Amino acid sequence: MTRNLSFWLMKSEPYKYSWDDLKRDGSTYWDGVRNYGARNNLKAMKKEDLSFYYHSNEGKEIVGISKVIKEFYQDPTTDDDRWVVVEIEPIKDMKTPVSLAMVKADAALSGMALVTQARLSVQPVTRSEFKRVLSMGNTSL
DNA sequence: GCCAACGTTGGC
DNA sequence: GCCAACGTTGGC
Repeated sequence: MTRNLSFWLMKSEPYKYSWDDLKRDGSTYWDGVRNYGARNNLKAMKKEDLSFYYHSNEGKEIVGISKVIKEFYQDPTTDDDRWVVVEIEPIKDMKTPVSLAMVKADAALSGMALVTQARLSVQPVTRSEFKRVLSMGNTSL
């Protein structure tokens, strides 16, 4: 974590596309975002940025860290040119997954979008939040 | 440009 | 399965 990276968090329901699915595939394009806020975050992502992988509905925990390998382009699953995807690849498992309950219980993370904007599926994460979650997950890069 | 109706997300 | 939160749509 030496360069000027930005940090993110992306949500997926594990029965639709899980962290294990991403590891199996090696990389994927992040399709299906149909919300302007989340779309704007996708557009702001730069190559090499890091993103937590969060399992919503089932698990409700941050399970891994992925890296942006290709910046945004038109979502190939729709003709509507408002929507975009980025490509990511898995970098590392969280040694200990960090649950939503742990995030909510931690004062240092009270401002995380995961708590304050629960429905946003692609969220910015600050550097301090990123480091804090890594620490809580006994994980280093 | 307001706002009511509607649809979706996602925690519980 | 329920429902609160909130984003989107469309009538006016």
